Amino acid sequence: MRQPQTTSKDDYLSKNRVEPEGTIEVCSMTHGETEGRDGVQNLLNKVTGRQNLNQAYKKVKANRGSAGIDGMTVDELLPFLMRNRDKLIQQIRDGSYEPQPVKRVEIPKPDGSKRKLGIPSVCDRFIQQAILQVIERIFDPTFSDNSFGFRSKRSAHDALKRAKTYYEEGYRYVVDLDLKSYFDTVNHDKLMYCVEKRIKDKRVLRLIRKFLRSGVVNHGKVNPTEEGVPQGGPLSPILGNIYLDQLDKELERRGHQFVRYADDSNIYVKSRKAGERVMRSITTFLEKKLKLTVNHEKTQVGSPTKLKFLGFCLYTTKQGTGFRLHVKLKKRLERKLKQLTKRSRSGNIREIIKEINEVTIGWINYYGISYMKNYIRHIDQWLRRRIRQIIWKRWKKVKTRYKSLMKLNVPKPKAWEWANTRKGYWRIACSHILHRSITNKILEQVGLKNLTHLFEHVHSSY
DNA sequence: CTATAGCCTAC
RNA sequence: CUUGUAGGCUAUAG
Repeated sequence: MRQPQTTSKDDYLSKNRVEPEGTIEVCSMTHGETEGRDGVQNLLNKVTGRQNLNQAYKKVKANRGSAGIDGMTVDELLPFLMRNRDKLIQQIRDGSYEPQPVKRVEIPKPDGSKRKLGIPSVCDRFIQQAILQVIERIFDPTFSDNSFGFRSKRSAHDALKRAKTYYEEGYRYVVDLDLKSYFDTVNHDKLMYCVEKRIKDKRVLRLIRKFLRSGVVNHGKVNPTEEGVPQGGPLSPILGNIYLDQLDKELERRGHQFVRYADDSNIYVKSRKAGERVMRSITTFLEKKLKLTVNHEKTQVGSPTKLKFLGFCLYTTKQGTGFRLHVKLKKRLERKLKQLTKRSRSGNIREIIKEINEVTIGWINYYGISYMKNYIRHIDQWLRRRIRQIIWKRWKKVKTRYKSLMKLNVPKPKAWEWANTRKGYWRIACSHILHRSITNKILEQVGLKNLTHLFEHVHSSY
């Protein structure tokens, strides 16, 4: 409710404005380096430094996210900051700043359940981002080399490759730890204790804690948040990593081989028996020491060829170890392409193809790590049939069909015969004649990406 | 290197 | 009254 008290202040500070363009002046105060007691105590100066705030603003703006509880959009952030920048900074510095509660939004997950988001106001996202940029440089370098989620220059593919390496080294069993709604159950005090070990500036610590307990608005009702970090704030991912870094450090201390991606932790061991022992002791560690809720039904030890991690299972052939993806993910792609190629959809063919390419390129870029040449070829053919079907439907009238077929060098009598056919769209789409006239080559010329080529290109780099 | 747009993954 | 954050990839413009 209490907001960076707006109003009243006039707008003569155009030279002080937070503005992306224009020359970038270097932040004049405590400028890196001094990691003595001075540096750590003045962390807040770095947070509110000009350069840092500019960068934070750009990031929030670039994300183009929606408004929080106060209704302020990212486009309104710059005018707001121009008017209230000094006041805002002062409130942050003297500790009187109060974040607004987050907005509760529920989005569906692929498995049908809901994900509860907590969306901070645009202004709060801006401040959280500014804090993030500063504390990230402190925490990230000391995070485990086996932690991959939410970290720069580390991708899901890197995590998968690490898992594969363990498997190839003979760790043929995996302990898959499943935490029940991890982000919602993090204990504030225990989390802040981890943060305090590295951040000594009390004002920054209090600010982070205020964000943690800023409350959540559900149906106009404000509820307090005594535990959990809200999913939706810029700080949430790093806070999640800071807390589970304790797990990483414990696993390292015990000499385990593991990979963690956000709250998804896999420990690789050489026997089922070892796996069961590790599962018991780490479960105890998570519950007793970290006060997290372990999902006992889903936590299990098994073969990496059976348990999926980041969408994949491992599998072995004579050639070596590879990745295999779940059938459901293939079905998901097919559903998506199906709706993009519905006969009744709008847009011209080039637009449709552009949208298809966006999906297929993105999909193959991620899933191309797995070997699925035959599947890709199948999808390729199916997709081209779907597109031929749309084109045929759009020709619609006998005359257009005839003229179009003629233009594609179909002999006159044949063209006339097919233009008058009463077969269904799908039958026609599969037909020899359409395949001959609207060739793969023509579709490629219109811009349709050849998935087989795409796949071979992507896959060859693994 | 900066920016825009889209897709994918994870939460 | 409806979608947040982090990372990755691709395309485009400087």
